[in-house]
Amino acid sequence: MNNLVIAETMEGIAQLLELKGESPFKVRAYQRAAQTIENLPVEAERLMREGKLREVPGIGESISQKITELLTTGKCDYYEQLREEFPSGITRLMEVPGIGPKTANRLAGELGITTVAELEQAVLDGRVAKLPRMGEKLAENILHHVRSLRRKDQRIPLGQALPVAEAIVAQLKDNPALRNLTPAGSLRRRVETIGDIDIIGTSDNPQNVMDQFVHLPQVKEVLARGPTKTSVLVEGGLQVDLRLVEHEAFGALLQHFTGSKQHNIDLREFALKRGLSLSEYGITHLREGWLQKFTDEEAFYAAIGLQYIPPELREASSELEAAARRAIPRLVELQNIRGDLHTHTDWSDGHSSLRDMVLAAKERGYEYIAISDHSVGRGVARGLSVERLRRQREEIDELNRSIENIIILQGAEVDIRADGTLDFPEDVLAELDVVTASVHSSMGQDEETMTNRILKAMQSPHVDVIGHLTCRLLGHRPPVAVNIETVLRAAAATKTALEINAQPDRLDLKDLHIRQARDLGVTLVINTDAHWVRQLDFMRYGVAMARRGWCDPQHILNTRTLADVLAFLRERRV
DNA sequence: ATGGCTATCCATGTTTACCAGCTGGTAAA
Repeated sequence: MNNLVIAETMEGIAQLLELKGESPFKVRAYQRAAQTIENLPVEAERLMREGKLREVPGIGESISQKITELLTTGKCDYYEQLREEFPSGITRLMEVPGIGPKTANRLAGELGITTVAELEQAVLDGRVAKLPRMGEKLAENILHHVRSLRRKDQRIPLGQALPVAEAIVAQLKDNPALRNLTPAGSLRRRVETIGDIDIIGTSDNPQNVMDQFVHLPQVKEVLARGPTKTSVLVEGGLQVDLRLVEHEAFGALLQHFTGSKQHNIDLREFALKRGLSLSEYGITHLREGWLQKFTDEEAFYAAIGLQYIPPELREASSELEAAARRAIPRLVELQNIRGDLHTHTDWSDGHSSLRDMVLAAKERGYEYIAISDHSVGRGVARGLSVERLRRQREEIDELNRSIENIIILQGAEVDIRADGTLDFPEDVLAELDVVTASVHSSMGQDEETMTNRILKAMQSPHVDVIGHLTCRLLGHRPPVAVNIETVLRAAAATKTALEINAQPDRLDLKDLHIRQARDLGVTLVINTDAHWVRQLDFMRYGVAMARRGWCDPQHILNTRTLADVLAFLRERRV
């Protein structure tokens, strides 16, 4: 059982305890445990075998027992019993923004509502607004959120799917019967959310590989089994398809199953005009009537007379035309990244120490890292007072003296308050090396108010970057209403950088907006917003989005040297 | 529930926004 499943169970327990009205500290203990496990650098299963579970901070006697039970029996009695105490589905109500445990309990108890559909009906009937201490405004709010949740993407975030696919590939790769093996489909194109995972490969003995595949420990159910295609469900309900073909056809097959569908349609049309018919088996030269096979994709595109198109660009958005002109950009790569300009520490709501974050950044080969803890108004995140901010500067100065080969910048993630003012005074912001300003509250504002709010923040000479512009959380919260183009134009004019937030549930800006920003000459910066040492590795997802937005290294601020980054920041502050 | 400690005990995250009803509860992440 992987850590994510354990974390979800702990989170489930926390929710039910909250509903039950248990001590908030007990609830927090389970929430903390859930977060810790999700961010553990090793499998909890291994820690259990080595008897080291209890050494993890936040995991004590009771929780370690429950984890052990989960790992050995696949179930947790305590959780099951808690679930029986409440109508099933009540925790789904709590997933609607604005509904917490108190409201969920009242809706269930006083109106008998246990599903989101029933909730919507009750709002429409006016039954919700009639409850004491509820009203029209709250009911309307609930309806709004219910409807946007229904529209929500049921797909899995890239950041969850990619590790699953990579783990499977890693486990199968040693099989001597295999020659190639790689994820294809939307995963290979690095689409922000994934439907199911397609892995394709070539083998001289497919039966043997399929046999190993269906017996992988994370496989929960075999849906279909054949020599060329096998489908399974893995932990977390994700479907994984494995296709195997003969080696000579790999290039065409990989191209075909990478998509996108529209890219392939366009490509086939393009090729037909040149007397070529494309298929997953290869390219048929229509005049001579022979099938050309390909062991790799580069040759496939070359045979059509096109420059190679990286998977991230295969979205039918002018890539064919660019490839024909040999004008595909040299896309930014992870190796181009020289630093991270948005990270948190345990000074605010991060979980790793400042020192550990710096050392981890150094391990990743970075030249610089900016520590950007929350500003004072972000109470839930233990935002820094001006006084604590200055004490943090002392620690940073000290670490800059004692740690070599990396420069630590002091930043802050300063709240853009509801009226567009900033949560630190300008003279305090002036002391910082880099300031990221973000919206964290009043996300329901109308488009004009929200746009003006952000424009106002950009007017400050000390705001260098706007963080996670739309505040979306994939599958949980829709983007705020904001006029993207207006913001992009203002960013270009004020030389404010826009963040590509690499947290897998944010990926904000999204690909289309990144490309728009790039075309308008906006400087972009890829940040992890890491709250744990390990989340520094989210950088790859941000890089993937930048690639999907057609960015080459020069569009991205943190591919530049420290001197150039500082020059950019100084220019902003004149 | 955890973890530190004068321990069969005690402390544990704080500020803002919103809304229903005019001061306080609820949620945020």
